[in-house]
Amino acid sequence: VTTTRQRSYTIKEAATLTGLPASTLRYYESIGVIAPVSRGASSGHRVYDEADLEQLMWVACLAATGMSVADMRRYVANRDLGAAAAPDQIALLAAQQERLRHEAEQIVLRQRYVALKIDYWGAVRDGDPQRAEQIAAEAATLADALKQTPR
Amino acid sequence: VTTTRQRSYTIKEAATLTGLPASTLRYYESIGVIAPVSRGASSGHRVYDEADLEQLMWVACLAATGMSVADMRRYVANRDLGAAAAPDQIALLAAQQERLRHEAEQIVLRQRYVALKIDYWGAVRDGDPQRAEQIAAEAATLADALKQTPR
DNA sequence: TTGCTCCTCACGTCACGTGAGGTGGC
DNA sequence: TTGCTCCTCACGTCACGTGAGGTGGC
Repeated sequence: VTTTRQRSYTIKEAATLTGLPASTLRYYESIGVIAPVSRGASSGHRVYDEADLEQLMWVACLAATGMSVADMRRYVANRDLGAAAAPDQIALLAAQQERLRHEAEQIVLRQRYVALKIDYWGAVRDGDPQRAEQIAAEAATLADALKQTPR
Repeated sequence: VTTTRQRSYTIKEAATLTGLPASTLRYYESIGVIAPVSRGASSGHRVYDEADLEQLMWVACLAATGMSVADMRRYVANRDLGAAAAPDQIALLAAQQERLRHEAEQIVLRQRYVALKIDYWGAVRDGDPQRAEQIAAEAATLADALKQTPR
């Protein structure tokens, strides 16, 4: 009989694997974003299993897009409801995807804006005020496109 | 003789144009991220000119990529140094571009991750545990790529 | 006068970060 | 015993947000 290998991790390992600092892992647990992690019998140290890690990866992904901890809590709470929660989860994920799409769009605009600013300072450095002026005008036009809801 | 049209804006107009709330505009001014804005003679209300607006657009762009206010202050302080500051500004902008490039990369990964999660819950909803399992494995692989420094 | 926007100042908040002081395992 | 990581709890911090209370212009 082959037993399923159940790797477990310390909080430091979980931190490096998820990219979140250990203090944040404790914080998320304390406010109920993730379920309480099991503890070492005598040490009281947190012991993370694969399922914990997967959940944390997911939470890290949500957090990275600026979602509030209150919303993250809602998301994670649905996880244990199984197939019944599927439509709800899909709706939440679709909303998340829309947020990501919008963020990606904004980043493209900002990249163009920064590129123009680099050109601008290049012209200033080269003592070409006419070109600088022209680029500044272009940048102003682009700035109009950027004046949408950030963050 | 044609006088240059110098449009001016109230704080509310500046807020809608930059996408930043009025409270944030006051905050940035109070901590020196932007220069003190001139005031109406008798009212004491802030009066923003085109130059202020352009500076604010730039600051909003920096802030949107998660730059600290301390760093933004540094960036803006260089602005009035003219051509001498050009190499410095270009270096700062290049660093900003690198941050944006990294952010864009992360967002693409997160979009793929969320797409997989949607597929997963679709499989759960359709009662196809085998497919769900397969997708979960794929997601785990992708999660590895996500475990870099977020934010 | 009545709304309207704006003002300052102080305190609140959100999402953590940072010690202080203490404990378990090689 | 000596480091090492971990623990909790409390307080700090960063970037604002939110009133309270007040004032100027149509």
